[in-house]
Amino acid sequence: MKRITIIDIANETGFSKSTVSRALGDGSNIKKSTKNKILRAAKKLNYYPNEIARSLVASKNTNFIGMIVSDITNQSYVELIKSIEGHIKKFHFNIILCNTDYDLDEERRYIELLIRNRAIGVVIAAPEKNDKNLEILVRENIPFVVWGTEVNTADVDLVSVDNYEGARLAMNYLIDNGHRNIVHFAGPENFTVTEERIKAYKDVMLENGLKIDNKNIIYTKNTPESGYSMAKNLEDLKTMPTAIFAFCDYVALGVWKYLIEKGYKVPDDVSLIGFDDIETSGFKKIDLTTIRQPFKKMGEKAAEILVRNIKDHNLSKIKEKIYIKPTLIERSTVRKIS
Amino acid sequence: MKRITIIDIANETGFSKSTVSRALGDGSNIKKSTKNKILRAAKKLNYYPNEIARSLVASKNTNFIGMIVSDITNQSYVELIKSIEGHIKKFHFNIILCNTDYDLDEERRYIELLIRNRAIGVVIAAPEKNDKNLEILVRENIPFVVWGTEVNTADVDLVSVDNYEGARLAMNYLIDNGHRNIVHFAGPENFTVTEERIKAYKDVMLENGLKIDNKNIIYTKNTPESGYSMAKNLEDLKTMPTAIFAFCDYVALGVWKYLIEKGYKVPDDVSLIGFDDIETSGFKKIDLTTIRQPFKKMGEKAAEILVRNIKDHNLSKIKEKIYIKPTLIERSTVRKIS
DNA sequence: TTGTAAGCGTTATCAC
DNA sequence: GTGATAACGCTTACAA
Repeated sequence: MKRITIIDIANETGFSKSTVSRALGDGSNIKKSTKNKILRAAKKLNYYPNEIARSLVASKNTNFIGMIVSDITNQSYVELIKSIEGHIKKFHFNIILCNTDYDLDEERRYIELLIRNRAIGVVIAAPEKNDKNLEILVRENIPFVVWGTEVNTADVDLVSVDNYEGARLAMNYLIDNGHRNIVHFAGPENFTVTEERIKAYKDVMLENGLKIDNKNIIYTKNTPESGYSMAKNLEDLKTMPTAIFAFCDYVALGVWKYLIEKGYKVPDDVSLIGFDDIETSGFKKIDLTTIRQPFKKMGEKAAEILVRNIKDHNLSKIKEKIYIKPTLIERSTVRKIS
Repeated sequence: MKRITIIDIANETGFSKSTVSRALGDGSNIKKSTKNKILRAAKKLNYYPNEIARSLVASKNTNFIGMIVSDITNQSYVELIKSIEGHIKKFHFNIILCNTDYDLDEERRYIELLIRNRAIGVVIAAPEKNDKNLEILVRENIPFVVWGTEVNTADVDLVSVDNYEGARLAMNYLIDNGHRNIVHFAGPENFTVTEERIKAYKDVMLENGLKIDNKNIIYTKNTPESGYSMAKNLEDLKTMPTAIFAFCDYVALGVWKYLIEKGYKVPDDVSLIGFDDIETSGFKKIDLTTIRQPFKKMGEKAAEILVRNIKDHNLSKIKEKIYIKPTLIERSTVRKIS
């Protein structure tokens, strides 16, 4: 499909394309009436400036900011993204979403993609300690900021919570509440943030004259599923801990599920403290009976139709309506009235 | 900063830029050895093709797909995005994230932005029933797919769960479990999905000889906060319902919080059923004691540094390290051992 | 198999 | 104030 260009506006108004460009741009050195005529014509023709072409001039970059996150289903990242999106919007920057699922190859591919598309900057949320991909950003001189955890591979701008202090807060709180037998469900290995929180765990233990048993440090992959499955290791311990310090709320969710299923009461049998305060942490426990929407399937379907429309160049004029069957998931929020 | 172009590779290898282009592209009509030489040079020079320039040739579009969502903190959308991202990746498409916060002006701005950046397609998740912005997409002939709810303003490709059927499932389940006094916390007005679920609520009520009181249909803004605050209306009812059918899990979360705070037991006093089955619904939700990370503040800070680096063109060579103070949020998962 | 040249939609630099 | 013209980095006929 042919789009309206400044040449169309030039033809329509009788001015040259340079004049049109000036009128549409900053508007310096141009007669007021000329500018108005051109703007009117642009509106009439439904003109949308081609930002791609604009970016090409003088080797400018685009207005895209790459937002690289390890796991977009982790609510922490979502809250971060939302905040960043709200802020950069003011500068007419936009976000290209790059979800890596903790896969370094995927991360590299995304970084290369961002470079190829001349992204103007990158935010990378929680890279691994020895992430070599950052060297690409440095070499190519792309402005970027790291969030969440320090790295070894480059000198970077970093925004993070004070992980060591936070973990100390958690541990001291447990100690202050009388706990002595404490297990730490740690984050993934190869992350500075994981190490910092482990260090705080160890330091606080030692400061209180408690012994450190490495079995009491259980690594996770930073998902509820991983927290849940790694919680099985609790059974191998000589005694059940009275308290657990989880790497983050997301992991805590999985650990919690395991404990409940095994009949432990929280906090009566085992105490639990998290990290992050994702929005839903504040809600009281709920094991919600609900109607399931198969989001994955629907996402695939939507993507499939879109891709086909793009490839077919809108050949199929009959619009599709796909209604996926919902299912009922029976949990514990509905009482049976006999 | 000057980037490597095909001309640099041409100079390096002695071939013309068209030959370089051919070698880098599909590779038709080119001597094997030539191609290899060029590819080696490209690698040596750290060449990244300029996709922006590529897109400009022959008025092609970019590989960007606009993903417009009403509320990125709603986990349903996140799961949808993730699924779509995983799928379109195979076609070398990427996502430009557009979060509208249910603001139609914002949505229009995003759609215009996508057109200006020559996005190749758009997925729009849950538009309003009378969303005029869709007409822009139709007029400009941008391939797009609607997710979640039917619209009046255009004939569209639609992927959605069967909302009426799903709501019927929920209502019939409540009825089958003996409930007669049922309140519906509905979605936002002006959405077909809201209407469809309300219709199911009414139909099932009537089919079972139950009266419909419009006070028993309480509209929300589709957030936990809104569910929580609208739940106050329960107090105005003559009797407390024995069951609540919530528009979705996200809303149910807020309603639940209200009930618990007011001393109602779920499901003993009031039953609750949601819609969606977002991933965390299956977990016993916690009232987790945790360490708070101020994500909003950190996002702003990260964005601020990045924007400054972009504007300053990397003038500030001293890297910043910002560590935000965490705070402890005391809830109910830690037992005090006396 | 390779090179030349035109063109994609802009902006920027000159003249006039 | 305005209009040619070059340039941005690439692809693609068309020639050679």
